[in-house]
Amino acid sequence: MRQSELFTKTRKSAPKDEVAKNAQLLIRAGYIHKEMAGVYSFLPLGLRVLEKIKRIVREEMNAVGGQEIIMTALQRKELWEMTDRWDDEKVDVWFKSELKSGGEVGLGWSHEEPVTDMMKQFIASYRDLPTYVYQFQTKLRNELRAKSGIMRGKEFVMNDMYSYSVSEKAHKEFYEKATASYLKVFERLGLGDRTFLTVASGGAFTQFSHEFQTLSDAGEDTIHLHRGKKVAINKEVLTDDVMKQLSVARDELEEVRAIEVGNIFSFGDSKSKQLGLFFKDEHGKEKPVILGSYGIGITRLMGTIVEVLSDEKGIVWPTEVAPFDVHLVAISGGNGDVVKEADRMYELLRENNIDVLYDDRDVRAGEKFADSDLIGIPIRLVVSEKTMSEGGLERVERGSGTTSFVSDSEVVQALQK
RNA sequence: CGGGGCGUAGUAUACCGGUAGUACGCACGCUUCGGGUGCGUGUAGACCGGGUUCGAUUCCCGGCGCCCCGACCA
Repeated sequence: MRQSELFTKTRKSAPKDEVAKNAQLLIRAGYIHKEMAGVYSFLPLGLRVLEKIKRIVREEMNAVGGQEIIMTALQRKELWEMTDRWDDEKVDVWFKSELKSGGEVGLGWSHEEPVTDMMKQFIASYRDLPTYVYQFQTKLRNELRAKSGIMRGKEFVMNDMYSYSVSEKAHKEFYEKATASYLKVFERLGLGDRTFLTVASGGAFTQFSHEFQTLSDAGEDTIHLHRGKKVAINKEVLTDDVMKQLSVARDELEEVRAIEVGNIFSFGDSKSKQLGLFFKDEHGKEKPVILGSYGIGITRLMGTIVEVLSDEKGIVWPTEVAPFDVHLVAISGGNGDVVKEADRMYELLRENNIDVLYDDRDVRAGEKFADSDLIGIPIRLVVSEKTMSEGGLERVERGSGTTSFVSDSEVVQALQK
């Protein structure tokens, strides 16, 4: 799209009420707008990034057999009473409201209960299993203290998947597959080398759950890490027994801060029993379905990428999540030939299905470059009198700063999907 | 929920118990044109309520909002 038509604008200074790097940069570059503490709107650039992240997650969820749905944000009180999680004493992040017709509803902070209840309509036999469903949902959580920009809000987008399996053994197998697919997601998001499967508290259901922790000082969690063995343990479960089980010694572990970007959890049969989700096995015997849940914080990931990969000039998006493939920048100084050439390049890129943000604005070069660095699209193509006289384009990689001269056909070839 | 801090143009900030200043932005003109060009003109502001005072944006109280530390985060 033409940048002159993009309604958002960049800013030189960050708002004074944002301290977190992710929020400062995302607001300055025009990706998000703060609505209130812990609540952000996503603007055209931000929405593009969110959709890119969702696309990656969707592809990987589909690859392990997930089927996409969207549950409702409004939830029935009764379901949560059945699992004893309606009480504010038990779950302190509830937003609740009243129906005009009488009665209370909850605004979904999680969806295990409604999804599992819904599945009673569709799962009755071992032939109906396994079933894996997932969704991208806006979760509403009445956090007492929102913080860290888009990393911990009252309203955020999450991908959650639920697995329904016939036995613990079948569940374990899928759990492993889901783990692998999650690691692939983080790999594709450019966070692979700093994201670790981490052993964490299993709560009331199992001994452990697993988290995916991305190393960053901006994180809220402390984990103990053995880089060589790729073993990570959340501080909250670091005991001699746990270290023994994972065959690591305390003095081999490094204490680091990390952002929890995902988690996976086994519920066993407890929730199915509470909500009444049973199936008949091949002998006609009734058994509870084994449930697992898997979550990835989509908006939190966007913040994490900014925290981890940005530099002093601005954001540096990994290729797969960048809002555009290329940032075409025309440095015309009023020269009509340059504008014409840049326009031609814009059309050429679009014809070849390349997502391009075209800075056609009538502003000076310095401002364009500064904005381009801030916005952080992986490749910048510059058209100017200088490049025209040399018969090509200047290509700059945002991450490395590597500059080269290329022809239009080389550009198209390299970027074509 | 405990503790601390802060609310001044669209943004970032300054000063002040006596008619609120600067920069950026925005509008117009000139200038300039590969790293936020220079100049001029203009535009626009004290969170809300109460109190003290001759007079409150400034001091006090309350509310609301925002930020930070901690707690919490199946």
